[in-house]
Amino acid sequence: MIDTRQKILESNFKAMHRSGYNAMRADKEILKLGITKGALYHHFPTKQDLGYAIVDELIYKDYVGGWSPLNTYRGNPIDFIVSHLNALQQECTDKEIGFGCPLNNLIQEMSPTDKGFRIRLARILNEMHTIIKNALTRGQKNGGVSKSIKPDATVWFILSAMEGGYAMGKATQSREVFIQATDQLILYLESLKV
Amino acid sequence: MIDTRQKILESNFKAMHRSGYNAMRADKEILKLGITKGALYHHFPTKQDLGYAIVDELIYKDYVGGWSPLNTYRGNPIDFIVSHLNALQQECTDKEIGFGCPLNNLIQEMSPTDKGFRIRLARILNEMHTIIKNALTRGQKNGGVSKSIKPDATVWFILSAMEGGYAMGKATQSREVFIQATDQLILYLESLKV
Amino acid sequence: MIDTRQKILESNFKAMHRSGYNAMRADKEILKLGITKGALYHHFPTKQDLGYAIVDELIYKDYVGGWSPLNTYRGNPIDFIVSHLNALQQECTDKEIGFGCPLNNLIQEMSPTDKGFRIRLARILNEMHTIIKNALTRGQKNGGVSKSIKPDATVWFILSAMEGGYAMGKATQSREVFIQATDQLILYLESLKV
Amino acid sequence: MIDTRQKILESNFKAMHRSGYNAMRADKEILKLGITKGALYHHFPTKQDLGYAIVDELIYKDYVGGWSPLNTYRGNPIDFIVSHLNALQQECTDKEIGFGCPLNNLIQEMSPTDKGFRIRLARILNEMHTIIKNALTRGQKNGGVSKSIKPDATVWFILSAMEGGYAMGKATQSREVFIQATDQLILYLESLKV
DNA sequence: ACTAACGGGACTTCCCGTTCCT
DNA sequence: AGGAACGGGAAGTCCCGTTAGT
Repeated sequence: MIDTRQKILESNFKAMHRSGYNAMRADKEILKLGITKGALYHHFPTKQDLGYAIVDELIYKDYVGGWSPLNTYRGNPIDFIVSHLNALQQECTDKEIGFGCPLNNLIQEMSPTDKGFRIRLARILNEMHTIIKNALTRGQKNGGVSKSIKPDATVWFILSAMEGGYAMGKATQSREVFIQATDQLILYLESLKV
Repeated sequence: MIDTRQKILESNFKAMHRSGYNAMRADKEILKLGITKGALYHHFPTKQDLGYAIVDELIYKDYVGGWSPLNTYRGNPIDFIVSHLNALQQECTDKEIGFGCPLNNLIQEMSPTDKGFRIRLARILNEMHTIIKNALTRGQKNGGVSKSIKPDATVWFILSAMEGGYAMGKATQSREVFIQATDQLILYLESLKV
Repeated sequence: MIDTRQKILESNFKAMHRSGYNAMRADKEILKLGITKGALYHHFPTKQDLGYAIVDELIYKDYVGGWSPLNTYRGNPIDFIVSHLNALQQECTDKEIGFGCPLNNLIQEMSPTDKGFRIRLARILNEMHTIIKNALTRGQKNGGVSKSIKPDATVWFILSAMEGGYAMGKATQSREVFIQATDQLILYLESLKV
Repeated sequence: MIDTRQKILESNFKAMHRSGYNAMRADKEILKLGITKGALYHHFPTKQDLGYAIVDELIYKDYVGGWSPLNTYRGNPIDFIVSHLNALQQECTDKEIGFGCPLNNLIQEMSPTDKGFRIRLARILNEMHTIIKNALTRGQKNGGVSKSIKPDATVWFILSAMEGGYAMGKATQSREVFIQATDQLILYLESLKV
């Protein structure tokens, strides 16, 4: 069968998104696809290997990949960030907000107890942080972004508000709350433009 | 022995904070204190009962209790919020930031899969939201807070940034990141004052 | 409280009838009556003591007591037996047949594994057997009962058919089946009259 | 190892016969055969699954299988029934009578509390009932069986007396009682012949 | 590459009984 | 006589991973 490995990754990513790494039952997920344990353990010797692969291959791509165009973006970086936030608002259905942000979910669940996850997840955040920080710094040089802000801290604040917005939406099971929080973040961002 | 119940609650709250509800082993926690499974079962017939009690009795008190003085605060509410944030920054040691915020942790882990947790956690957030929103609205009337903001959305943004700050600190295992993010939040809050 | 002991006995007899001795939860039964474990263990130090008391005091009385008038019955013993069977048919509602005969239930469940139960239950059966056997023997002497039957074996057959009737009714959850089986037993009994 | 599943079924059938379904300890039974809990769980995820399989595969076969030759029996059905009873009398040792009839045991224990068992056990009884009833009806047509009996009710009486005979033997721990009761049943059956 | 049977440990539940106190 | 807390063990479930075989 072509791409059994990919199917295993994707079905378990969904399960992990829904109920977390610990509650994810790798063998039961793939059973639904007609794949059995043998194949699973052939590709991923341990559950941890599978978890790490999901982070490295799927989550990394979604998150870092989503921000990397900013590296070559020519306009005002604030505009890019705002349009990215708008896209996230659009994507997010009422049902999905209840599952939260895959990255944030994993951070909360696995960071304190599993070093491998912690390193991988921190790396994703740090790469996102670097991309945005560099863009803001360039923006300050080019005159689109207020020179009074500290890019480093500001980016952590932006990422905090984003991830926090997902958390509030998840807790209240309400897309509306997520929208309100990100709308305010957008207002804040616009205020950083020159 | 006096207050076995309280000891059970507190020791398991710590364990839950460290490694989450699912990974928490109630009987092992109390065994360290010389309490047996029999006593545990007497006070909390199921693990869920224990989990709910921790939320209702300990977490509720910490969070809602921490904000409720704002209801009778006479000064500018922004000042109260800022000083509350400062207190959180002070409290938080390098080690503890790695465990994250107990409330946020539970939201991420349990909200999607357990209705009882979801309702209880959402209730805590909603009560915090109401307290702060009312204070901001009063502030707008009294002239301490800018009339151009929408209190409802602004409070969700504030809570998002706070919880998100904990999440970033947890992910990077860095108190510094948490401090930077909350510092920016404080700057934002100051900008709302008239 | 007057007669706490009796209340404990009766509520647990019902529970035992419904779901058997092993599945009976003495403390939960009495909790429904507002009695707590302290009282239960004061009257019955072990579950076994309670079980034995139920057999000795309640079941013994119901069964042996139901047949003992036959000892002084002056008419044809077959008539007594038939009218007793008719009474059992009348008593038995559709719902109750599903729970079976308390005596038979206990025999099936406890006889092989608990000597104390076995002895007590066998004693009840043997006393019933003796009463009926003596009556039939008297009937043979007095000319009301066919002299060709062996009273000993015949009584075991009668008791078998009775208890078996309950078992079939219980298995099929059908009062109708119980009625049919006992009707045939009555026909058989009538054929023993002279 | 070949036929682990069958070994699990059979060893637990014996245990269930001895001490009932609730008291049966599946993992301990198989441990004696060198089979582990893992294998047990593989074949029977829950104890109920194991119990149902024992009924469906072993008990059904023993009971319905034992009567099904009657469907094609050419002689007087009464003769078949009597010889079947004789066979049961022969088989039954003094020790085994104390454990009772597996079918009856399960009916008493599980019928009121477990629907799955009830349906399965009732089905076995109903199939036995149908086989014998059809045979008696044929016998009435062919002239070997008295036309005055009602086959339906008569068969429930026969089954009652049989199962009741086991119950009496079990209660008194006496093969002799079982023999006496079934002897009388045989006499009754002979009286139905024309 | 993939299957089915199997290994073994750990966790929650749950129950019977004890102890101390009034 | 009765109430509340507590002791401790065992059962069933369930899961992650291994192994022999194709």
